[in-house]
Amino acid sequence: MILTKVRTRFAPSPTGYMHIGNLRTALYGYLFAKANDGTFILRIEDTDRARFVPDAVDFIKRTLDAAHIIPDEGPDIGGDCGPYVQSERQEIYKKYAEELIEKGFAYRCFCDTEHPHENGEYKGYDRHCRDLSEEEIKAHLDAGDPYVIRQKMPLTGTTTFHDVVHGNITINNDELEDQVLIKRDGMPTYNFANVIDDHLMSVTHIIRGTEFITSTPKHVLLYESFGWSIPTFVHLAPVMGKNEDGSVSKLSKRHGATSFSELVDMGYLPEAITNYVALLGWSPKSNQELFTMDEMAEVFSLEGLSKSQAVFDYAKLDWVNGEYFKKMSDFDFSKAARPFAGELTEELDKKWLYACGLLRTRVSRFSEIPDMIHFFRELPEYDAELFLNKRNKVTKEIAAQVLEMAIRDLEAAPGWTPYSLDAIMQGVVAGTQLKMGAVMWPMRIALSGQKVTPGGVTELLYLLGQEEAIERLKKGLKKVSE
RNA sequence: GGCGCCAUCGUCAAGUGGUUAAGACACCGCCCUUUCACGGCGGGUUCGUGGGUUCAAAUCCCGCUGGCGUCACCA
Repeated sequence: MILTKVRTRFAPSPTGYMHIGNLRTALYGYLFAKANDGTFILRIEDTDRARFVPDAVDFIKRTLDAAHIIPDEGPDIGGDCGPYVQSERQEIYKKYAEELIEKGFAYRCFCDTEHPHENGEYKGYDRHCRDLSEEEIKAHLDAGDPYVIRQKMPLTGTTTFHDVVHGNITINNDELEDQVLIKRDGMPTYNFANVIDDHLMSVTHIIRGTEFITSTPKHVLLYESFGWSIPTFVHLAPVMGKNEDGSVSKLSKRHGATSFSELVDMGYLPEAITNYVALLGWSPKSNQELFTMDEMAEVFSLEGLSKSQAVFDYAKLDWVNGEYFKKMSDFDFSKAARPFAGELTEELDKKWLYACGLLRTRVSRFSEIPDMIHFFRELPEYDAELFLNKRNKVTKEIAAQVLEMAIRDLEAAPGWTPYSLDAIMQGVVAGTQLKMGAVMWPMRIALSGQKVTPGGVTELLYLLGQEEAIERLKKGLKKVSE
């Protein structure tokens, strides 16, 4: 048995951002390689000079890095199959295209850039130059006429290839156009360059989106023309977005974020994003859903890939992210959360680590934090009716009683720690003879102006600080006494 | 439009001829509770449709419908 080492590649074009679908493609390529002790290659497909975006390559690398998808070979990393940027491989493609011409599988086309149109409809290239005579070709060449190189497609028959997720796929050859291999500017087209590179880089498994299924027969024909072995194809179903009306369509801006970095900006953890994205279109054999990258690399297999499109679901991402928060230390959380928190009160800034202990389990993404802690900075306007609580049997009279006693005890507080504050509050409960809930409810309202807060009353007192806390309680007492 | 791919709860999905059709998220209800959260328990006409094949179909075949993709000197 011949053991060939698995080699996969991620081959993005440098457009300046990383679509979530692309990220997933990269992730699967990486995971599959790692799961098989293989090699993961990053290759930049920048053969379209018109679409050149400065710094895009750098951006791709930073994104992969942030997502912990680390290539073994690629630009700046090196490897035996470089260069890994297609624009630097121009001569290679040229050479192979010439080889194809010699073998009779390709030809020079001197036709105008403008497509021949019939009634305004483009009917495809008319193969005008497919059978030019030697003399005609020589004449054009001597005249220095620019040309492209086209693939000479079989006119009849069918081409079949095997896809790991879809099985055999067959297409009629007469569907195939004599596609351009080398453009007028000397650059190869995607359809040519990827075949040359995948072969030269010994890629064993081509993992890419379904949008390439229909062009795969052209690639297969190319492999056959060269006499090269055909790699294994793995075409991934797309990631969709949900529209307002319930329909789905390709994930785009109107669905929210479309790229990895936008998700990060929204306050999701890179690890959580990759974890969630991995589950969109792949399922492990077990019921496990939370995975570290290493765990995924261990269990990833192609059989788990699904054939049908998956809809990106923020609710589930929120859950995954929340689970990651729960596993984080308060310290790590506090550091990562700080940039999202906005301006803090002096007290809150000093006690940020403590506050994060409360926030960490109550938030599913960092960007929820500002709203959640806004009341620390500014007591919201609230209605005295808020003090009323049926379940805890809180009336305005009870609220006033509680607040009064709490203010008195808190003003006399010798210290201001969660521990001492808890003792004081227990004292208030005992002193008023009320149930815990009846005491805490009006306290929370007065301290925060809201029914829902991160943490309990003791925590709020502590985070507000003595001066501010007492001021708010007095304000509440006044309000409830009117 | 031609060609190709796809079709299991709202969403992600398991499932490969015989299952009470898993599990997760979300949702609803209840319990617990110092609100929220956490936790616990419980709930839901789910196999697009019409035909076959078979003793038996979510699973196999065909048509239909719907979604997606592709038909560039883009990738």
